[in-house]
Amino acid sequence: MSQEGLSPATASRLPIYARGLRELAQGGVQFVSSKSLAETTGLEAHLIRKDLSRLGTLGKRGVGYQVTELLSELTEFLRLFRTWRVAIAGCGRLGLALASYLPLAGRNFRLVAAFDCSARKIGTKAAGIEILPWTRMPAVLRERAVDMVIIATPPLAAQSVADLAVEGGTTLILNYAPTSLTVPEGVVVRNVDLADEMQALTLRITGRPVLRTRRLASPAIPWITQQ
Amino acid sequence: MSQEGLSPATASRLPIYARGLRELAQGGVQFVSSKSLAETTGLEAHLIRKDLSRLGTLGKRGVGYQVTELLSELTEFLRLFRTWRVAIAGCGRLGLALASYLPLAGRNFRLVAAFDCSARKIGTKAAGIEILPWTRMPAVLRERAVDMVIIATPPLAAQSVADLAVEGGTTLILNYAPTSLTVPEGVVVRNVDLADEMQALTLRITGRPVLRTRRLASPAIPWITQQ
DNA sequence: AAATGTGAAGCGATTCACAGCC
DNA sequence: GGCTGTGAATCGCTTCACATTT
Repeated sequence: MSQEGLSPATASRLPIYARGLRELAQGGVQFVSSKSLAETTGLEAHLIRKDLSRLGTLGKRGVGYQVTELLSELTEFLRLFRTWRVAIAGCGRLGLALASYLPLAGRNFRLVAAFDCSARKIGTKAAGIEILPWTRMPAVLRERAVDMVIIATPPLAAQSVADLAVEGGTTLILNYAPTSLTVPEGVVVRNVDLADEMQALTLRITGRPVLRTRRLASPAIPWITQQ
Repeated sequence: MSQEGLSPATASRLPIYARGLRELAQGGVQFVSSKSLAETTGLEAHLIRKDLSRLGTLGKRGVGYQVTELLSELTEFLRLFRTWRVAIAGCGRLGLALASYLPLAGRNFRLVAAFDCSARKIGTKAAGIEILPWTRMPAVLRERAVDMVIIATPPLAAQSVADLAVEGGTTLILNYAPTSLTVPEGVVVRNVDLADEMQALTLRITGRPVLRTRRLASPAIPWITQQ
């Protein structure tokens, strides 16, 4: 099973397959076909076969995939056997929610540090971890060998926090603040904005129906194609 | 100005451009080139020009785009002038965090209902809205003309909640529970799993040769490697 | 008969290159 | 000279069709 040339699109679906398989395994299912995995994951059977075939020959023709075996292949590939050490910067409602979600995620993510700028929060705990002042970030990130920093601060603080994270040697940043970050080459940032998700959803229905009621003065607004 | 559909890929980037422009406008910038907008958003200048040109002729050759004008075009297109009525199902830490984030999102999303199954929570408030028992969902969703339901429950409850949402006439569901939902034709679901996001990030460094990081921010559509 | 694995076709999105305008 | 707007080329992903295996 090789990782060479695995496409981003395929890679991004593997966690979804893994989750589906975990559910099936818990339900005691032993074999699954691409068709029934398609039903539990909401993806296309064709696509699942193609994706899985790229990891190697994992199924039995005429039979399907053995659930636990396939799951362990995916686990292997996704590095789920390894523990990822995570820090959270910003312990507001969202930060705390993320902190408490980490151990439940079913993946090996472990919260090892938490930071906030508010004096009121310092010394209290987030999911069992003491909250430290953000000024200590660079040093603590190194001491605790943090792999990934999750930014859950207000937008204005996000860039400074990202700078501190980079200073602490972090190369993976998951940014929940609604702002674009600038980081040096080699640091990977992924932005997740709640409002963008909501916006994307609304665009799936806004298009056609509302369109014609718009005023004449402005040119016709193009609508979104439904996938 | 084209009459045909705007592609989903383009549509999903418009909110990002809008956010970038809002930042620029606040900073007092009057004109912006595709190149500098590329820097603030982390996307490619080529792509920005292509996307924007699909909405119409919005820029001036040799000059760039007028920030406020372009922003108002995007606002128009994204229907940001309209208020979206949102309900949250599941008022745990994540639900409450999302509730309090809504008004800050800078888009017109308004929380109009909140539900939970825990007797302890019923009657308390989430961002100023009284929390109701989930059994009342279908009726209340209709009464309050809810456009979108955000599911922030534990995974096991998510499907039942989705069923109630559909029963209440909802066609847009944003699902934060780490489970795949089954919904009837015509209902649009978007799954956002926090652990998947983290997983996606880790994949960007686990595969051996660290992939070249050309961009500063993540691509609009979330993918792992860049080729 | 049933279901995988895979080349090839089809399709959509991105990048390129340059024409057109300021 | 600078920058947008856009057809054409390219690239990558998905879908299809079917050969292959159990």
